[in-house]
Amino acid sequence: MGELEDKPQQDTNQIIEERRAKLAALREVDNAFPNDFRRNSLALDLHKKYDEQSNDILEANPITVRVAGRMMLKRVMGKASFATIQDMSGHIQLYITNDIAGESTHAKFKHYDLGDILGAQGTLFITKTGELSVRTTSLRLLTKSLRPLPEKFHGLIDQEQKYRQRYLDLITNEDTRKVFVVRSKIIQSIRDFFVNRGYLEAETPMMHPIPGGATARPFTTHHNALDMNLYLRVAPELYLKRLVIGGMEKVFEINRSFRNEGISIRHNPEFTMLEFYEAYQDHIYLMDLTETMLRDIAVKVLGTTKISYQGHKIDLAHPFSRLSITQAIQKFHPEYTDAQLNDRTFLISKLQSLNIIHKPDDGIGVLQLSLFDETTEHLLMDPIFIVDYPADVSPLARRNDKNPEITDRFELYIAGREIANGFSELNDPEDQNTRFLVQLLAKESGDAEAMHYDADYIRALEHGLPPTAGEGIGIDRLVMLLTDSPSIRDVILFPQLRRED
RNA sequence: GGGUCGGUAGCUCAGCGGCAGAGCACGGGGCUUUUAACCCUUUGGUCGUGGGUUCGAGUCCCACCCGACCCA
Repeated sequence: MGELEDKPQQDTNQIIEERRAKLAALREVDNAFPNDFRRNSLALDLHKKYDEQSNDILEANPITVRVAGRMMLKRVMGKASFATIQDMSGHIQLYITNDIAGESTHAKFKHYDLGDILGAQGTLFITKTGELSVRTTSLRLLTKSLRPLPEKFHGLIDQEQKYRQRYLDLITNEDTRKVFVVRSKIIQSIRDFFVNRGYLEAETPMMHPIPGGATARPFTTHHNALDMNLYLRVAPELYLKRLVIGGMEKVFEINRSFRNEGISIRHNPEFTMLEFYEAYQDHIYLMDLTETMLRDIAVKVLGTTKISYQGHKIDLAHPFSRLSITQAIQKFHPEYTDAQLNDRTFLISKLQSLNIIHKPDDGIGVLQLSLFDETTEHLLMDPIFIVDYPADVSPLARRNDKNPEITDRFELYIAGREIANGFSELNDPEDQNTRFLVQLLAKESGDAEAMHYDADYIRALEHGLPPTAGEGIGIDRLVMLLTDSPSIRDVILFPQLRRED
């Protein structure tokens, strides 16, 4: 044992040893990893087509199929066996006998292990218990699995292992497979929604020389050849608006952004966001479009607008309400009067009593927003647009024509969570310049999330951004909502975890 | 960052001061329409890590690591 100590430890146990021996024996007689088997059927398609057929018809007109998949269940009964294999569509049962497949094939099969990848050819029939099965004429081991599958009845339970070894979770848990199928369909239906409306899909840089587009801490990295520090993007916003300036008047992007902040049930350091921009539209149009889009997605993906999230029933078909920050607070906390919510002194003392940090120069709107975040946000179950965000916290949004202290901006809340954030874009380069300078001051006084000054973006704005509406939607949170998943980690295939060691 | 719960065989879990256990999976045997097949049988362990208490520690104490949830 001593001489092996400085080599990487081969992870072994008795089961793996036995399977390695089986693999070694396979290598002796043949190519142990063949790639010449071609299937012609998926399990689900066969079930759809033939489950209702009578066995007499199937036996009278034999249908030959070739199927492949991972063996999930195995039942050996002497001279005949059943095996359940799983492919990307579902399960199909194989029936293997000495009579039909042959003694040698059946004998080999008996040594195949759960988890092995098999390819089978045979004819369809229905067993006396009513299950569509393949009466196997030939059977091959396509890939030997050296490691045992998780327990066949419970599947993989351990949360940590589900996240670290997602492939095992996907192999053994139908629910997990469903979540990621739905996720794929949601993203596809979003793409269709925008493409059908004449939008172009764009891919803008994820490595930014100047991070921007959101108030958030970025990850930093370094380009060796350029000897340049770069930031992983916190949002694609500023690049997408450059594209609108360039004439892509309807543009969207679905991809990853990165924020260097804590990990929680609703935050992963990398997350998927949809952003879309349309010239000659405003935030009111965006709210209407968002309602339409969410209904459209729900119907296409789930077949209904009625969803249930962690016990809350939500019907996306109902019109989404639209309230200002203070109106929303008062809806759930009628004890607050208009006068109180517009009284700095009252708000500050209230926030202090709630242990909420505020800065001495926070404007009234920011104080109202802090109170909203603390007391009301988590209660917004039915879809609701919160409107009239203070300009102080909206450095990229257009000021409202009647009240320059607020912006033409909204956030959409569903099930107590922010799902979307949209606004009429600030296209006045001089105002944008001023807003960046304010962010700079905040950064200098220690706000790590404050934005950088982006001179290149100002130069782009000076060429003229048409009046534009733009919005971001958190795809992970939307998937959580539509799959009734309690944690963002349940809708991200490989969520960020600490090093295992 | 604080709190609660968890980490025991490949997997799912018991055991909570006195010989390290079960089911599944794996190996051997039986069984030609099974359904988590069944019956008989053999293996398989650094009890997360490191200290401590004790005649004796998965078990009690302390610290740390990893994860889940709640709070900030």
